[in-house]
Amino acid sequence: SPKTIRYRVVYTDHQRLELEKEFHYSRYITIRRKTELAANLRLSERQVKIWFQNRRAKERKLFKKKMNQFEGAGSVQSDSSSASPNPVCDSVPSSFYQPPPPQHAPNCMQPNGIISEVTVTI
DNA sequence: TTGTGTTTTACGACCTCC
DNA sequence: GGAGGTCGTAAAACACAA
Repeated sequence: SPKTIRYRVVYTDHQRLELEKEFHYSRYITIRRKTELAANLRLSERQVKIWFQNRRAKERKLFKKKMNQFEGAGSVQSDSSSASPNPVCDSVPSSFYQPPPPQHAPNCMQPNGIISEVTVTI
């Protein structure tokens, strides 16, 4: 009912922390982990999915910001030669931004890459 | 305070893959 | 077709200088 639905809720620090931990583990959550996390945090699976989408968008935004800073510094002809020759590469690990994974990754994948539940029917 | 810029949830439109 | 991806955006919540 629209009366009870607020435009958006503010997640608790605990919910944010757990979501961030999961994101740190893997930027793309599996269906299994999404289900577990949603139950643990008292969120809907949709909320968890949207949170990960927004979190990745934030990361991309930060990455673009860094790149713009780098290009801006690079375009200026060494008026500040004391700066690092490659400030972005110094501060941003190469794994900071990664392209999306193949879609519909197997749901049996754990964040650490271990396959936990594969029903092998031989 | 308050005006303003930024961040955080949430969604729609559109796309890709199976 | 459905699920989930990005992109753009709305609006609440927040931060913070003036």
